[in-house]
Amino acid sequence: LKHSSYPRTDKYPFLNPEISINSGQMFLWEKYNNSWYGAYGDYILKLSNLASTSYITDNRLDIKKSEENIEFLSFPEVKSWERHIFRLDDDIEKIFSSFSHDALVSESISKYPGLRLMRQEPYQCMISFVCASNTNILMIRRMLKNLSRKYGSKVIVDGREFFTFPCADRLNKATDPELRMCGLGYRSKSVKAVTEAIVNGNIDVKHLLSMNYDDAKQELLKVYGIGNKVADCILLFSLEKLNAFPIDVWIARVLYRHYSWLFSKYEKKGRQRKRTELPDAKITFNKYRILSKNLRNYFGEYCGYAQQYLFYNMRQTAGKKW
DNA sequence: GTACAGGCAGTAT
DNA sequence: ATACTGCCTGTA
Repeated sequence: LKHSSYPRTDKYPFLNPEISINSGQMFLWEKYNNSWYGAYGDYILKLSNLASTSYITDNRLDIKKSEENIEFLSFPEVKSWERHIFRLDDDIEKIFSSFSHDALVSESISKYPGLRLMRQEPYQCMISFVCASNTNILMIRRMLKNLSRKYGSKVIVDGREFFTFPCADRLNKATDPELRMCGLGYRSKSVKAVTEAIVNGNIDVKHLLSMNYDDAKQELLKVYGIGNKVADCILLFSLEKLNAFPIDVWIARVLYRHYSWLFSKYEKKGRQRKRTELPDAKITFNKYRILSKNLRNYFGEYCGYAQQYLFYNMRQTAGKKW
């Protein structure tokens, strides 16, 4: 394990790795002895020296100062991986200021300084969110860990066993019963469809990266097992589509409560409805399309970041455990 | 026992 | 276009 780099405080303002990792979509990261370890495709990444720092504070200067103690390591060695993984190349101040018209997101930004979107390895991201359908985080972690253990490569880091995320080729050779043995249940069919699409070239990451949000989404939706929500997660977390806004049942409730006017076709900010906990109905395919469009209009080109903050804030206030 | 969990596809109206 | 249904699996 080698040092990749040490962050320079002035260049990377407002990064809190721990909050970002805990934001709910980094399924394969684990904490041991004040270090975080995570699989990114073939790489095992490690963050350390978190013990001496305290991130939870309202004082931004304190946060900046604490970053000097973070160490970013990896196997194999990658230089400055934190810049890529934590999206430090984004103009975060510009992104924040693009939400200044929205009270709830602005409030969440100041409440959770250092929370960032994290880039995921595209192929790993696709498998992860296909497995995430209709289940909970614990189960998702279990499925992905089983897949990694069975089909990934073992790597010993700090005397502990880690597994890389298996490549599409290897996963595609697994039989349906084998995948089910990993706890995937009926999702095995979807995982197979994704690996098959990758292997035969129907899904091409480079191509998807070069497309705009709408076109890339259309491509993903062709694959069995990838619907609206899963597609948006893949687009936001791994395909550079910051205008993707994944809508699951939880975020839908928050939206219904605080942004109910965005549910209607004509996006008029009329009188707000009485506060209701649940949306009046499930988000159907077409409702998702309309709401999604309105969200992009309202929050703008970086609305995926707005989702991240709304989501994190929701989980915190709901007191959910990860 | 049985309801439910961070969706999706297939079918019927 | 929308409504309804089944689906693996584990936990409360």
